[in-house]
Amino acid sequence: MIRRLSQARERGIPEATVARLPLYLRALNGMAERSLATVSSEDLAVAAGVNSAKLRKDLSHLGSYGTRGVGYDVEYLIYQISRELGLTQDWAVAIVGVGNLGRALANYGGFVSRGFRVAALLDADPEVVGDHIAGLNVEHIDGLEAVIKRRGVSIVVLATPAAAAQQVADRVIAVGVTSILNFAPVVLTVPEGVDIRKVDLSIELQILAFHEQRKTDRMTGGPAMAEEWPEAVDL
Amino acid sequence: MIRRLSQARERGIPEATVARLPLYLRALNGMAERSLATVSSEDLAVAAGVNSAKLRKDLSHLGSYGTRGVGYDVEYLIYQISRELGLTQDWAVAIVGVGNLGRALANYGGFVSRGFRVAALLDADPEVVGDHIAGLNVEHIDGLEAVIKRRGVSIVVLATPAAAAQQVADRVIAVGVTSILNFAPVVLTVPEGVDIRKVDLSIELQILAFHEQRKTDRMTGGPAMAEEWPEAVDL
DNA sequence: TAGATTGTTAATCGATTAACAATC
DNA sequence: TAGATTGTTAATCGATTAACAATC
Repeated sequence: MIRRLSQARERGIPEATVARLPLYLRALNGMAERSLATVSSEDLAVAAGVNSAKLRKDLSHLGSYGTRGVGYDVEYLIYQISRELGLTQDWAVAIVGVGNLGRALANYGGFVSRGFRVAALLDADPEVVGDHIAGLNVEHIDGLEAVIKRRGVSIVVLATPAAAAQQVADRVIAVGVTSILNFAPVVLTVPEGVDIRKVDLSIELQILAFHEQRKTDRMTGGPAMAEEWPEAVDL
Repeated sequence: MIRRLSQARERGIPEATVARLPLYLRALNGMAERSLATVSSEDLAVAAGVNSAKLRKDLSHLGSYGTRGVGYDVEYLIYQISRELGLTQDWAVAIVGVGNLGRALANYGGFVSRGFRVAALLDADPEVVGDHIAGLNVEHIDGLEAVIKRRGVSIVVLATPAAAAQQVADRVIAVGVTSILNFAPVVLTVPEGVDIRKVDLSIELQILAFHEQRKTDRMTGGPAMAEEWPEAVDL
């Protein structure tokens, strides 16, 4: 039994599964608030917006935490998923770039709620340095390395202009940061072993536009032939 | 030839490919700015951060737009990808919820740059209604349906509190909106045919934390055994 | 023609899903 | 025991990748 658990741990959890664990966690927290003691894979799957076979498969990568015929203990599963995600410890986060987006992130409640603590806000603009946002003092980017080391920052959020992002990334990586959440619309070049996650608002919109266009096409019977490129060019 | 192009079009483009087209587009725009006339799949792949076989496979779903031995014409490929994504037309976007995040989105330059136009900002808070943000007047949420119809809004961005998101979604769907970009940390329930994309800051952080923990574990030789759940429970 | 590079094939890999034996 | 529900199997599906024939 221990053997199987350890194997699952060692083999690693599929990326697709990792990306869904936070969804399950959120759904479970909602259930805990409503004082539900146990939940079936079917109910939890509906709450998280996935199919129940996938949910059970995902959870099976963590271990056998359910009871056949009964379901999953809500609190226990919350604990196991939290632990797997590393949320039972406290992560110090620095937000670099305190423009509109940086401010929004600093004030975002969901950050603090689950193991994350905004430990620093940094900006290059003297106009912004010294502002108080979400109970924090905005510091000058010159102190970036010192702040990261002194406060044990392990995750950096980049909310800088595109032009500054790579340079800031290089600096934080140089002092040992290996986890970056990038909001700047650039492809960052980083050494192996550094994890980058990217949130790109304009890309999300473009993907929506693609599907929206498809729907419109379908209603009007496809794109007009005049819009097609001349055949010779396609050849 | 036309046959093959049409088939590719009709069969649909894989979701994974659609999600990468905006990356290629951004890389190509950078090259156009630097006045590059043609680009090889290898160079474009590097700029977009993918492998070149994947890039060629992705582009092959759109048609045969390259020249063997030469590469791709930058401007021509920009045009083809833009058209495929539906960016050659203008999309009116409404942002609902003008808190920190809504403001950040309204001011986000990348929105406007590529075929998207913020056509309305709406909020429920009388304190916020009437504010001028990014050249727009914040309107009261009561006028939501009228604004959407009158201005031809086809994409709605939800930046409301979690508690309000479903209700706003229901209202915009009722007046025909089928594309929603959701920043609120809730799973929305929507009818078939409505496309939801979700951006969740806290989930991105949790995924980073998972990997960060793994790295730390590796350095310390795995999680301490004391942290494991008692064996009987695992059984 | 020789060199370069695409577009496609086919192998591989990973994710999803339905179905059901195990078992509470 | 009968009913419920997990955890796992195996089939299927879709995405990735290396390799290379086609062809500029």
